[in-house]
Amino acid sequence: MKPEGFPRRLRLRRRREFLRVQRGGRKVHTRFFLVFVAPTPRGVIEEGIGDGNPGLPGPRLGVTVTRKVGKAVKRNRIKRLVREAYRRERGSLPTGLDMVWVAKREAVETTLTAVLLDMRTLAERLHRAPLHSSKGSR
RNA sequence: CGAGGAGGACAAGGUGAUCGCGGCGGCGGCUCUCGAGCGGUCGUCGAGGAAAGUCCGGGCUCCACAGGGCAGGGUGCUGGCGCAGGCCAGUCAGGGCGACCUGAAGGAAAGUGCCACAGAAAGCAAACCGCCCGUGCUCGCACGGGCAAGGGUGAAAGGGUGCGGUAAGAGCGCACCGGGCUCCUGGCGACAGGGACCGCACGGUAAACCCCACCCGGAGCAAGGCCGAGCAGGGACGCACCCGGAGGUGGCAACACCUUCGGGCAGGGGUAGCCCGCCCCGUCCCGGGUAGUGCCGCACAGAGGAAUGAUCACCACCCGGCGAGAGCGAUCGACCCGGGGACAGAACCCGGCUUACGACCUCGCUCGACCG
RNA sequence: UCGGGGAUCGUCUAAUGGUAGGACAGCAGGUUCUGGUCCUGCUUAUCAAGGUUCGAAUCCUUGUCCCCGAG
Repeated sequence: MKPEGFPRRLRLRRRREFLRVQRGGRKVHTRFFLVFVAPTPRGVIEEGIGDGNPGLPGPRLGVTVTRKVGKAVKRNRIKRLVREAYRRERGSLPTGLDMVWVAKREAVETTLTAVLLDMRTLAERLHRAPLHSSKGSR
């Protein structure tokens, strides 16, 4: 797999998955985003990326930008920036997690470097205080 | 030179590098529930003039429907075109010094309603302060009559201005302007121009009800159709054996067979060493329909938490500063420094409208300033 | 994406086309030793821009924002 790619298996793609992470996950605030983190369900990890080997090469990512942040162009831009930052920093993020990045209203003014900074801070915090899979949901 | 007007054409500014995304096709790979899933690589394609708002309309799909009328909704100067509330050309009205722009612009003489406050009076004529004449007297008031010019109220008070006229006045008469009606001319028409007649009768409001003319079924791709595990539901089958009771048939009988009732035994797995006990489990068919982000609808971008992005370099462009230099002058403006890149993201497709917005080109278009 | 509804003081809510009213809140004063209750007074609004009308919160057009339904 490409070292900086973002394949389909690493994306949250259903409303159910988003809701599970947002309801049961830990909340981490950054300057422009509210990030929910929850452990990835076991079955998904066992399936892996579909090459027969279990395990995922990084956390799974979902991005939510609501209408209150802006119109379509601005919202698309924020999502692209988050995905770009994720691609760059995927190697340093802990695996076995699902993340949902919810943009705050101020995120309209964000830049790639700011999102990269948020991503690195988040990675550091997750490594320092890891999430136990047993208390991921409530 | 500045400020405008009209028309046209364009729209991530171009090139390169690196890291990425989505669809389709080719060739390898991995996985398993064998039909897909996931990755790799190569090729190819991948947002707009408004993709936006959803204001009109058409296609498409489902529902309803014999025909006609009423109700309801929409449109509303004229001519032409159109499926369309649109477009083109014109008329009239309004705005602008102007080039030009804007306009839901039918009917108030079919009927109804409303016109607050103020004012005497708000639609049919009337008279508060007044003006004039007459009579009376207590001499500035009362009564009778004439008038509607002046004052006052109001958004609006029954044509306007001027002259004549009169007791005072009044289209009472006249001139001009406005209006009505009729005729002629031009025009397909809205309408325009001209003439005769009428002293003027008919306030406003229809984006109030309404009248007239024309048009209109309802919903929407989350429409609609197809395939469909699992679970729940319904139906059929479930072997084989033993004992006893009742009935029937055959037989001399023992007995055999059939129907029915009661009882027993009956397979596999799990849990304890074993037993008891407890728990779970069959096959086939049926239609409805969920998951499957399934297939069709569905496209020379595309249906999925929804792809066309990020960074860097150079060039071009624009703005500001500086002002070498050019020119008689208004003015133009090299190098250098700093900054900038509009509005905005397809979601069934198409036509029109509206709104947002950048820079460009053309004009024998307009206005202004300055110079010669 | 499609369809529907709405916008009035800080909040909730009225207003046949004719002065934008009420309640709560806020402020000031009074009553009270103080606070509360109570009484009196005051401040504050028609989403924006055009149009129709003598006159618009109301009618019409365009735009902005919010809410609801449909997976």
